[in-house]
Amino acid sequence: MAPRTRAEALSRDRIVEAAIELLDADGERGLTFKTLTERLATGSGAIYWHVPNKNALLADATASVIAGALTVQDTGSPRDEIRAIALGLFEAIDRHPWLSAQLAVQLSRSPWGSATPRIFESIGRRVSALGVPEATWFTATSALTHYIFGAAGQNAANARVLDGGVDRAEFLHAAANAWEELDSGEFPFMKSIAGQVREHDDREQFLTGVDLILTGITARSPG
Amino acid sequence: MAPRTRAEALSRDRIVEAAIELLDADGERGLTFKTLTERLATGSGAIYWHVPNKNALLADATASVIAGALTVQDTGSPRDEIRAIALGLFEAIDRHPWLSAQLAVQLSRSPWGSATPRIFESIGRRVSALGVPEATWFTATSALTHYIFGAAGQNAANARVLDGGVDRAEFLHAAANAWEELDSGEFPFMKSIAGQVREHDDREQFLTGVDLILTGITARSPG
DNA sequence: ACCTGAACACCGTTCAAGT
DNA sequence: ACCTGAACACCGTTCAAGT
Repeated sequence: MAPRTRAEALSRDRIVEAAIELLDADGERGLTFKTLTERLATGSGAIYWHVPNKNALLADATASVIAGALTVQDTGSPRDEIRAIALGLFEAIDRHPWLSAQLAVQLSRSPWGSATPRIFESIGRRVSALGVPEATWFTATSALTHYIFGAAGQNAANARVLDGGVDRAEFLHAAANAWEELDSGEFPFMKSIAGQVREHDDREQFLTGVDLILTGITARSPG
Repeated sequence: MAPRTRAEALSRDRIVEAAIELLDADGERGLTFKTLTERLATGSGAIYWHVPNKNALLADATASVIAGALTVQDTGSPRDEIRAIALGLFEAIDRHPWLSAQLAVQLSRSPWGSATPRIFESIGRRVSALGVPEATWFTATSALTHYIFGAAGQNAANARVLDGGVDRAEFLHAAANAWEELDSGEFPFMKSIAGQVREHDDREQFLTGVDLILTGITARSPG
């Protein structure tokens, strides 16, 4: 995390880029005006000349990463494209775990701010191409979008634990064992699925969920 | 927001209760040690005697509200009970909009902390009673859980805008109009669903989504 | 127009001192 | 055992002054 020389002039883009690097390295607490000015070799006032405040910077960082994840090849199969977008977002959140909390916070601040409509648009366009009734488009797109963020967030949270040098198989075993030892009166379900957790593949499991929702969407009027 | 007289002794429960009231009134920025000590007519050190830090306090507040929302009557129909739990969580987030961001933040801090397993257990138990293959339980429960939080969060975010004295019908009209005026090259889908948004009922729309996922879950092996 | 960096208000946490 | 409140370290934001 060595501070860079200030070769080029400061710009909104360079600031956002530096912010993303700091967020990736240390999560949300890694991004402060102190760490940011050190990395950019400048003063806090210089940042404020290009960016109105920290929330706007976080919003920009989020939008920048999401935009990168939403670009998908046209394959002619809306179902495949939805799976590709879902996997792209899943991997973006995997690489930038701070994204999932940020998306939630930003949603609560401005419901239809920059990130949400783009994601809705990208997925919704393919949903509408599935050939299901128009009345179901909004609900279907919501279900897919929320599942993607929720599942990806859960996965990113798990992945963080593994960052601490913990071995993956070891972690899953430990989690499964812990679940199996839960009180059977209070947590019978958690106990029963402990075995499944032990050796599942995150991406495969995630895509199975996407398929489950796609099945629900097309169950009554196949496209 | 008048400070209370300190009639009874301080306790973790009273502190959590006060925290929830402050969060409900002004969101996350409404809860600081200053507002909390004022309301409880005490000093910051007194709080720290009962609670280790602010994060733990937020976790307790979240767990307390979630626990209240998860109690559901046994009806004998797992499908109905899942709908009831979903609606209960939806309404809890509606009443306490800070919940959705909190759940995301806490998930990223400790993946299987107090709130998540209880919700998983409560929904998962009913999913397993649907009569679908055991291999699908975990994915199905994930899909439901994530949809519930995502949709409820979106709704709570919308509701906040309405708190500013804005009329609901007016807001939906404004949103729909804004979407209809989006660039048709960039946002054709958002434009196409603008009409649906204008007069939908939030709860009904939400439950339709739950049904969609339940359909996906049971599509291949009906229970 | 763009940048510096000291100053300000605010916040979570600690701790020596009290009862 | 439980509480007080001053002190500390840190953080986002502002702004007069510089180039």
